[in-house]
Amino acid sequence: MFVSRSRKRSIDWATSEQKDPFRKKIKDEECNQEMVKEAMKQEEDSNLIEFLQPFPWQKIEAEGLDCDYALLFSKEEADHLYTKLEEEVVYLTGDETKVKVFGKVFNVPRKLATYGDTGLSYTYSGVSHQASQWTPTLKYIRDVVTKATGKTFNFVLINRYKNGQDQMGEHRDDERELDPLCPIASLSLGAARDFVFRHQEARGKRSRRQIKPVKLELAHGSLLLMNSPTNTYWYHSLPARKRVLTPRINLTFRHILQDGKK
DNA sequence: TCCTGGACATTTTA
DNA sequence: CTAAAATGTCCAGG
Repeated sequence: MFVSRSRKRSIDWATSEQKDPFRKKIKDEECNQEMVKEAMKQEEDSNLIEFLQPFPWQKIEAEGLDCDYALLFSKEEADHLYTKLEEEVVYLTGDETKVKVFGKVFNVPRKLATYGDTGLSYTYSGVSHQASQWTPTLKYIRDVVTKATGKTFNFVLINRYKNGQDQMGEHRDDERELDPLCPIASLSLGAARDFVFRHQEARGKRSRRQIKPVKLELAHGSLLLMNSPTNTYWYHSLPARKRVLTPRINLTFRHILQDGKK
């Protein structure tokens, strides 16, 4: 079990914009892009220093795999964010929730939503999703993730697993529109779930190599950073866990390249 | 033993 | 060549 305490952070966040200087700074972004770029850079630097010492990251490494894991939110904060997201997030319905695998169309065994900057869309397994506008809570979480990582994100894919029967099959996030140098930041809220990485060359009966899977548990309020080149060599999945009876909401923050279309 | 769930490999095209 | 799905087989543990 991973023991750590997340940093103390004011919990009266969403209600009062003035109390959070970072949110104020984000508002300025809409006025002056140049100034904001500077401000963000300085923000990143100061936050890097601020978080370097007290923030307890756990490094997860294997051949071609590079991840960082930390408890980003305390139990109380995570509970609150979970509740807010249950109120705010609108999940896709109908054809938007279908996926094409081995030529057949299926409904995904979970609920999906996509939020991000205006005009962004994300495509995988034959289905494209337009990003909805950031909600206040998603914006807040995005900014905390930025503070903690020093990276910026313009998109978030939300997966909601209603219980341990909902799952995600093995795959890589190897879409062209993803910025390969920006890590994918995966925030977990709700039920803890196992998460499994398997090396591409260790899959299948005739696999050439025997590389052990990397398994971890994603806790309530935790953040997992999947750094380059993890997604080049490793598949990941969220396997079914029948004994899990409560929901998990997963937010994967990404950086999507506008013009990097296929 | 029986039952369940987990770890895989397989599938061959809305 | 790949595949964000479901399904079947095998096996360990209770």
